[in-house]
Amino acid sequence: MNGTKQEHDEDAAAALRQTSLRVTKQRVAVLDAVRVHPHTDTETVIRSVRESLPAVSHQAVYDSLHTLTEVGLLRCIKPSGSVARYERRIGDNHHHLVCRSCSLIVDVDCTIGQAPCLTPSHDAGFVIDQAEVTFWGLCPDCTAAGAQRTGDDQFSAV
Amino acid sequence: MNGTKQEHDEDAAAALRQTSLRVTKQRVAVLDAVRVHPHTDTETVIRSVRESLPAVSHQAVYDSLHTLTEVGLLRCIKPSGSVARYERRIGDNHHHLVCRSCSLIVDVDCTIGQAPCLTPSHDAGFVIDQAEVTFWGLCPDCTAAGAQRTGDDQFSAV
DNA sequence: CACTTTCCTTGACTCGTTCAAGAGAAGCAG
DNA sequence: CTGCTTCTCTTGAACGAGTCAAGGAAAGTG
Repeated sequence: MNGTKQEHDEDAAAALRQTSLRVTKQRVAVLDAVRVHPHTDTETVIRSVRESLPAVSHQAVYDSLHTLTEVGLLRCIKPSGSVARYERRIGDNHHHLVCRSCSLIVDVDCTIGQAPCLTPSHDAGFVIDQAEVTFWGLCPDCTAAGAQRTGDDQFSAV
Repeated sequence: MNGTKQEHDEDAAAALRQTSLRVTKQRVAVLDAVRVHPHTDTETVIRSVRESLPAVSHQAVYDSLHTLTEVGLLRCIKPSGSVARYERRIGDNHHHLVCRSCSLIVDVDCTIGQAPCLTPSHDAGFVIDQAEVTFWGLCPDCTAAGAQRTGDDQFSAV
């Protein structure tokens, strides 16, 4: 998780080659942006990428995020009331804590072993491939600030 | 869960009165629409409501869904890649099976007792009020049709 | 019935995201 | 290194779910 930017860029390039995607500076920068800002939204990725590549179009970032998600280099999460967010920590079935007030997202590992609640009581004939667990609440800062489901969360699930 | 439409309307009216919301025909119709079509989206609610009240504005439906969700008569769920959907089954901490192909949503009860994975391994200081579990997969129909994450799902979490 | 307060209608608008066409670069063969 | 093919990026317009705001209508109250 630590190393020079160049090392990370080489890792990113290698990961791209493994998926037979072309290695472009835009994609490397997107991977880097998500590494630096975990659970970041597209807007922030765009700003972050433009620090090193001022001319990237927003579309390139959208495309990259899509493609990288498709090949499994990124994971996309979209909690209710929040825009799409991306992370590079994939394949370990971890879950998320989401703050109802400020939308802060924090990783949590599974409560019970590797794949916790992956067995619903009945599967209704579904072929299930993933169980996604989201914990809703208030982050420490918002708790301290006395937040009460403020902002864009009045619409989230009970 | 069964009874005449009028009986349901009276139940809806009573529920509204208990929350000190005004009983309007729009709200009653919205509650009825969600009862008849569980896990329905706003679009469908609007169409459904207009069968009995042709002149309702989309805004009235949006407002009603908001308000009813806020007071706890409805629950709003927004799986990734899907628009907002509503249900009347609330307060029992059940979860959802979502089809990656056709977005069909089916209720599932908790695997383990009442509130299953409600304890993350560490809570990062969050005050957690809810654990939401979503099972992703393919519904029987889409499995039979050989669906492979088609449509608007190529963007969903891994 | 009259009055107050809440709710609905109308219509414009925002924002995240997507579409489409053409220019540009990555990778490969020679 | 060079040219070719194919994939990717830029540009700019468009879409759709959802929201905002102002005024008129209806629910509840006495």
